[in-house]
Parts: sequence; C-alpha cells; structure tokens
Amino acid sequence: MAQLRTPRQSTPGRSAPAVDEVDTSFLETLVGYNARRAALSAIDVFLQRMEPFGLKPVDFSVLSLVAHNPGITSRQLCTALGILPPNLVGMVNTLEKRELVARKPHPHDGRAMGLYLTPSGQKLMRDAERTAAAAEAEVAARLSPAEQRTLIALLKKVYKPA
Amino acid sequence: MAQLRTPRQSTPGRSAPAVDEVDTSFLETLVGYNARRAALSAIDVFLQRMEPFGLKPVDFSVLSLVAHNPGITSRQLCTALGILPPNLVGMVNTLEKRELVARKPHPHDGRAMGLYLTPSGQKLMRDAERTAAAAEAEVAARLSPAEQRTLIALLKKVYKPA
DNA sequence: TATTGTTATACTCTATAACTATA
DNA sequence: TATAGTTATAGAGTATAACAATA
Repeated sequence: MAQLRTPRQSTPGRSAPAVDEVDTSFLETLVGYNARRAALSAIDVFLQRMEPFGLKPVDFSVLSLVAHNPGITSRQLCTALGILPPNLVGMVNTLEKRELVARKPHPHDGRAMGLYLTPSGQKLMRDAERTAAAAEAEVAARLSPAEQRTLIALLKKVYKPA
Repeated sequence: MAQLRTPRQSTPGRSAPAVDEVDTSFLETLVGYNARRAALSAIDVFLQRMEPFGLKPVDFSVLSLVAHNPGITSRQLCTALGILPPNLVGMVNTLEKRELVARKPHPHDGRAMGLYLTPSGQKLMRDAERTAAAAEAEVAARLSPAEQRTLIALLKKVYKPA
C-alpha cells in the first residue's frame, strides 16, 4: 500500500537507484484513475461469470436494456450505453443470429426497428441477470450493503450530468 | 432518472409498442457498469485538459510514476498500471524521443533499464500534475470533499485485493 | 432538411508468441 | 530455468464518412 513520500535516494551521488516499492499515491488521488481500476476489476469478474452464456459485458448490457425496454430502438440503445450506431449493428446481428433478439417494425416510425427478446432470449437473460447479481455480490464482497449503495450513488453523481 | 418499473404496454395486444424513456435501472445496480461510466466521464475531461501537453491518460500515468519513482523499470510500470510489456515499449520510445524521459542502466540488474524524467520532463509534469488536480476538481465538482474521499476509498476497496 | 439504420473503413487499444541478453 | 525488454502481429474496441429509406 503506497503512502505519500518523497523518493528515497538509495545511493546518493552514485549511480541509478533501484525502486523497490512503487509509489502510486498521486495517481490514486484521481477519481478517473481509481474508477477505471475498479471498473476493470469488476468487469473482469463479470467477464468470467458471463462466459458460460457467451455474453460479453456489452452484449449483456444490450440484452438487459432490450429485456426491460421491449421495442427499444438501436438509436436508443446507443444513447443509453454510449455506443456508436455503426458499432452496434454487428452486435445486434450476432444476437439475432443466435435467436436471442428479434427486430420488428416500429409502430410510429418507418425508419426504425423495435428490438425484442425471443423466448430463448428471455430465458437466457433470466439466468444471466441472476448470475450478474451474484457476480456483483462477489465484487462488492468487501463492501457493506450501505457502502455499496454509497459507492453507486457517488459514481452516478460523477457521470450523470446535472 | 430511470426508476424501477415493469415495461408499460402502450398498445396491449396490438402491434409493437414504442419506448419513450429508457429504463436502465438494472444496469445501474452494477458497480462495474457505474464505475465504467464514471471512469469514461472523468477520463473525457482529463483527455481535454491534457491535450495541450500532448499527453494521453496512459502517458500521464507513466510520466507521473516515473516522476515519483525515479529509476522505475518498465516491468514495474507494467505491473503498477496493468499494461502489458509489449504495449509499453512504444509509449516509452515516444516519450524518450520527446526528451521527457531517459533510460539509464539499472544498478543491480543488467537486463533492466531505470527510467528518469529529463529536466524538461520534470517541468512538464509539474504543470501537468497541477492541471490534473484542477481537472479532478472539475470532475468532482458536484461531490463534497468528504464525498470525494469516500468515493476514492470505496473504489480502492473494490480493486485492491485484500 | 434531419434522422434511423447501415456499410465501409481507419484508428486505437489490448493480447499472444517468440526472440535476446542477462540472472 | 526464469526474467526484462523487445519485436511482430493479431484481435477487440472505438471512430468518422457516406449512403438509402423515411420523417
């Protein structure tokens, strides 16, 4: 656990000193740095638990939004998840080939397609969301329930514009 | 602000319903999801503020660790930052060409090279770290100082193995 | 004229295998 | 035999431009 300190001079005036313990204290003062490390750590666990379902985190996010928002459009998915439209196309195509989602014509907009889970998609997501919740518990095992709520609330404050 | 609810059936029994407001409540229960969104948001601000220095977040992280750990090796940088060795080489080469860092032989290990900031690297990083701190204040503007400390402490609990 | 979905494409980031020189 | 640094390369993720169909 790095603490704030000035670099030691192991051999003052002589040749290059060696670093034994790396001081990361400045980086650790940055929210972005810590959030990124935490995200990568949590996503790593998530990745492993979702492997049996053949879902990467983005696939899971897409399917979860389709599950809770039947009829959602590609554009809405992109906005909600911060994905660019061209990069969503391939994902949805793959999920459609796996018969997890289906495209149906949008009721009010002839340009758009509404996305829906197929019955097998619904079954998969019931299991996958249960597994996601379990992975979540695993990640946040060292946090109390109150700490988890606090953490998520503070993170939302950071990324949700007023 | 999405709340927990079951999807409405705007036209029950009829054709595909349209989604007006996207419900992201399930995803928002996941630490990984929120941490990733917060990290991307913070890094976006960071990216803009570091642009005048010609530094991307990773470059800044590398230089900051070299600044606070003179003589640090590539391997130590990789471990500390979660970067793979082959991907660090190009970054250090670029920073060396810009005369911000220098490689010197390691005192105890003939295979390794110690990394150091050059005088101009030191000057750049003094300004860059000040700017980073300012960007930090900007990102966390909607958090009280106590909330910032809490957030960072909780994030560390998530990604720092016991 | 603006927007949805799409294709093609380029750029960045991340990952793996293998080599060299030193330990 | 193992490790530090490196090269080459492959794959995943993210970006912009442009087009057809519809609003």
